Order: sequence, then C-alpha cells, then structure tokens
Amino acid sequence: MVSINHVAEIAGVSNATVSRCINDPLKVSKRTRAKVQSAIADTGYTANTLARSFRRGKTNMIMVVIPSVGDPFFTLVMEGIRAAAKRCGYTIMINETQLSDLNADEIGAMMVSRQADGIILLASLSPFGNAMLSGTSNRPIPIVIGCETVSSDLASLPSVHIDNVGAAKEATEYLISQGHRNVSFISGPESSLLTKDREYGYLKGMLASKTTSEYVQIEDGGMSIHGSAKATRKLLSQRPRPTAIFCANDEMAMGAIHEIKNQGLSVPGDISVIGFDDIRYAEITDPPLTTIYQPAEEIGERVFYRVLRSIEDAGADDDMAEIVPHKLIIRKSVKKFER
Amino acid sequence: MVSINHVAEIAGVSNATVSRCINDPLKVSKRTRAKVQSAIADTGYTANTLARSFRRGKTNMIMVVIPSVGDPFFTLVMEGIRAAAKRCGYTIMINETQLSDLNADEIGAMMVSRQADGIILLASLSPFGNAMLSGTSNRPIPIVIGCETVSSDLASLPSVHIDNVGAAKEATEYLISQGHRNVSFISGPESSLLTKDREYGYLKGMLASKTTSEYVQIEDGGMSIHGSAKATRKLLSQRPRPTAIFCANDEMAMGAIHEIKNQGLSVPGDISVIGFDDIRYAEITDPPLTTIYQPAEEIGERVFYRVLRSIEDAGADDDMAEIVPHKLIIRKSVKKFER
DNA sequence: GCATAAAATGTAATCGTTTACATTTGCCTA
DNA sequence: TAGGCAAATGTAAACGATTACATTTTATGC
Repeated sequence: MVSINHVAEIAGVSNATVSRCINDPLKVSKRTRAKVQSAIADTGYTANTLARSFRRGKTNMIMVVIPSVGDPFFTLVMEGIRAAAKRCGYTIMINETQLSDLNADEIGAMMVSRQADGIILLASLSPFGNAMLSGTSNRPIPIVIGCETVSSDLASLPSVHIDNVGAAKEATEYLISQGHRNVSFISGPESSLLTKDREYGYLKGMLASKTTSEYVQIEDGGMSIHGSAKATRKLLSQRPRPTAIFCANDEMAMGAIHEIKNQGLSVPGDISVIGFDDIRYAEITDPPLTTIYQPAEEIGERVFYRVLRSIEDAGADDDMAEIVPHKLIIRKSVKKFER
Repeated sequence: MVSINHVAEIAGVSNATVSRCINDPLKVSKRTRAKVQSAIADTGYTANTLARSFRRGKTNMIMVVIPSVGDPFFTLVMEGIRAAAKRCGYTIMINETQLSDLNADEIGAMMVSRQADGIILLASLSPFGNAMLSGTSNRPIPIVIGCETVSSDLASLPSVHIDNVGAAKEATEYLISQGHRNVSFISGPESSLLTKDREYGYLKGMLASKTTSEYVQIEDGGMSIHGSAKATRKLLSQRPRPTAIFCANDEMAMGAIHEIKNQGLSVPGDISVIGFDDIRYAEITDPPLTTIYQPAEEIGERVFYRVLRSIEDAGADDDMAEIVPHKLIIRKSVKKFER
C-alpha cells in the first residue's frame, strides 16, 4: 500500500508538505503543489483513513441506532440524516437494535471507543441503565434522540420529535368527531416509549368524556403486520364491537385493514381505521389510509445538525427537546358513524 | 481518555502485558491477569478502536452498498447479512447509493482507504468504469455481489443471487398457462441489471410462441409505486388492453394494483398481476399478491460468508456465481383468463 | 543590496496499539 | 544446586498520518 512517505519521496519533498498539500493546499507553493499532485496521481495514493482518524481523534462517522431499518418511516428519517450527513462530509453507520440492556452496553462501549463522533438514537431509552448517558457533562461523544421521547427517570437528552401525545389525542378526537364512541387502540410493545406516548394521547382523547371513556380498549400489536392482525382479531371478537380502530403506526394499520377485510367486514363501511406516520404505502392501501403525517426527513435532518453542532462545539451540548409539527391526513379509511 | 499505558502503570506492568491480557489472556499468568483486570475495571478502560484498527490494518467492518435501504426486500437481505456479521464480530456500514459514476469512485476510494475490510454490493455494476474492480488480483479488499448480476463486460466478480432470467420466465409461463396472451411487463430503470434480467426472462417466455409474442409490451415503472402507477395507466389505455401485468418487483406490483382499482377495474377479475420478491406486504395486498419468492436472508448470509472467506484467506478469492433457488408463490392476484 | 517579515518547507514528536525480539522468572530434572 | 527449557514479562519499533516548532527560502521596502 502506498503511504504518504512514498509520495513525499517521489515528489522530492517531506511528508509534512504532502500532508499540507492535501489538507491545506494554500499553505504550499504552486510549484510544489504541482509536483506533489502529480506524484499522487502517479502512485494512486489515497490517505489511509484509519491512520488519519486515529491521529485526528475524529472519524467523521455518525452512528445511528434504529429499532428496525425495514420500517418505511425510519427509512425516511434516515434519508434526511443521510442527506445532511453527505452535505457535511460525514458517513453514517447503522446499528439496528431492539434496545435491550446488552445493546445499551454496546452503545456505551461505542461511545468510549470513539469509533463514531456522535450518536443518533431513533429508539427508546427506557431500559437504559448506563450511567454514561445520564450526566450531560461527562458524555464522551454527543448523543441526540430522534422521534422518540426520553424517559423521565433519566437526565434529559437533546431530542427532536413531534408531539406524540398531542397528535394521538388529535387522531382520537377526529374519530370521536366523526361520531365514533367505541374506539380501540392497537399499541406497540412495552419497550417503545414513543408508542406509549401515543397510547397516552389516545387515553386522553377517550377519557375526556363519559360517553367514550367506557369504551377504552388497548391491544398490543407488536409493531408488526401479523401482531396487529392478531390484535384486530381479538378486538373484533368483542361485543360490542369497536366501530373504529386507531393503530400506533401505519404498518399495523395495514395489518388491521387486512384482517378486517378477511373477516368479511369492510373498511370504512363497518370499521374505520386510522394510522400513524404516513408512510409511502398509506396512500395506496385499500382504502387509502387516514393517518398522522410526521415530517420524517426534516426530523432526520434536524437531528443530524443537532449532533453536528455538539461535535463541533462541545459546549453547545444542550438538553432541549425540539418539537416539529405533525398533521392529520384525511383519506378514506374513516367514515362518519351513524347508529 | 484513559489509554493502555495508564492501565499498565496502575497495574504495575508494561503496556505489552496489558495488551496481551486483552487479546490473548492465556499468555499471561493468573496473578498478573487479575492485577490488570482490576486496573481495567478501576479506570474504566476501553481499547481505542481507531488505534487498534490502524495498527492491525483491519477494521472488522463490512460496507454494504445498497440502492435503497427502504426497499423491504433489501431490508431482508440486510437482515441476513447483519445476523451473520454479528455472529462473526463484524459491524456493517451501509452506503445507500444509486450507482452513479461518482459513487463508483467513492467505492474505489473506500476500497483503497481501507475503512472497511470488505464490500458487499447489492447493486448493479453496469456503469462501473473503475478499473479497480476488473482484475481479481490487485483488488485491495474483497468485494462480493448480492442479488444482482454482473455485466459481462467486466471481469466477473463473485456473487450470489437467484436465476432472475429463469424465475421471470417461469412467472411469465405461469400467466400463459392460465390462459393469458396479452401480458405486459413493468420494468425497472435501465441502470438496474437485475431488472433487465427479469425483463429478459419475460421476453423469453413471451417469444416462445407466436400467440404471445405479438403482445410483448414493456413500460418503465422506475422501481417506485408512483412510477409503476403511471406505467400502468399507460398500459391500460392501450387497445387491446393487457389481461395480465408482470411487475419487476412487488412494490411496483402494489402500485399497479392500486392504479388498476383506481380505474374501476378489478384484480384479478379484469387484470391479473404478478410481482417479484415476496416482500412482507405481498400477502396483505388486496388481493394477496402472486409473486416470486427469493430466500432473501439466506442470500444475505451467504454473501457475507463469501466476503468473510476472502478476507480471512486472500487466496480464496474466487469468481463463481452462487445460484440460490427461487419459488413461485401463488396467491390470489392471478385468475384464469377465459375469452 | 540589506534588513526584515512573511511564506514555504523540513524535522521530529505524537496519537494508542500491537508485536518481534530480548530478557527475566519459574520450574523441573539430574 | 546447577543447568536447561518454557513461560512470563519487558523493551522498543513499528503502523501512517498530523502538527508544533525550527529552519530555510522568498518577497518587500527602503
């Protein structure tokens, strides 16, 4: 492998000059620059990133921890992160991880081993016992949370997300405004705080009035199509049967719609369905899905710039939550309920 | 940051001993090992991965180049890669990239900068002018292709994928066996060789008989829901109208189904649709999608072990294509055609 | 043409590990 | 107890870049 020293030798200069030529070309005269550049071209030299990162103590990598890369919503967030990262000369590493304790340790290790300059967490923090994260001051590398909320028993971390509680309440209220009283909720797993927030929003909406509060019912859909189909089956077997189902994300809504149709019922004729996230499939489900839109790419972008700022100016480490707007998208999966 | 030298000092041994303690504990006596371990615990030392990788000249990272992380099929392949990588102590970096020339250069740079120990390409290689890849011998790090085929004008690279031509021919023949003659094909973009292979399989199937060959028709669906919907619109406006549409992947099939219904037609009543990949949504489309199944996770796993072998034994670099089996999954989106 | 400042270049230390080689220690046998 | 061998440890040189500091060259003003 050709090193900077080879190049220096061929160009007839010192390695320091070659280094400057690459990193700060204005510091070297035109004549030597030309010599060095042709030597680089001749040898096909490329800087050894490992050596460079090691010496500089900086990798220009951001690690993003994500519960499921396959989720079309996170894909969009990633898109925003990636675009911003590219603009700023950063590479991103993806660490797919259902946040278990084991992985919490892994993240801690990653932080101190400094393989990345910063961490973006698109995942919950609830079971996260690692002390590394609690204090803002002694965190070796910055960490920012996207989409998710932070559990209150931890010192808060910087984050950017929508108002999940508010949005879910809004969706619930929309169903109620359409005449629905018997509204069920399909939730995600316990470990997903985000989902719990949406559940809380649903509860807030339902408990606001006596007429709806008696119908509160929640089933775990496990964040998957099949889990949701199963939850839906259970819901549909209840009497009185719900007239509307609110799912904690669109993927589960797709599972719910599938199951409802499977039972020979119609959406929204018999049962209305509402989702969350507005993934790209939401507009081509049958019927097109009413859901909550989140500015996924914008979240990604903001979250990236947030870490970036902390990386570049360690003092800038703040603990603020940045709230971005959401929007109820009305399509065809909800129908006015008349008894 | 606490380095190995601090630990050595505290434990009262040399840094070499500490290093051995970590990497080859059997080489150091029980007594010293205990001393060192407690020193590590006291200081909270973690090895600096950068320094280690630099010195060892090995990162234990694999970079995977992927056209679209959002594609549910690639997600599955990634799943296989990730699982195998984890078992073997490797981290994976994802580089999402529509293979343009620019990115080809990036990949070349990556190869020589040795930031990764190997590369997995889940993308086409057609516009890939970089000489780096043509010779098997002077490739700085191993590279293996997954899912895709390799353009014939390049020296072949190791790869693992299904027989795309054969599978597509099979799907086409299935439609024909169901009485369809007027079968159209919705293809991916020019740049995707994989898609071209499927197109070729479609052609082979159609051109086998006079009765079908006159109906050959191909529209570009751009690998997206919207592109496919547009292509479908065009196809449906033709007279005579196709009675079946074969889409180069499931996502496009979803777009096609959506558009067909939009026009007031039914699937499979008026038009049969067949997809490719068997993504997780295929069984919950309405109607459930008939498609070609690929063992996505297995492909991912195999592809990983293939690079791994090349990494561990540079001589093992072979150029063989590994073909894994596919399977036609019959659901409800294709109906016998009777005129 | 000289003094001086500024620009360009070179020298060498450094980052934290690993590891070849040298040295010491411990153990066993005769 | 000496001799010899193996095991354990230490010493110091890498790895390839960056960079503070020292030195040389060039440019400027008079």
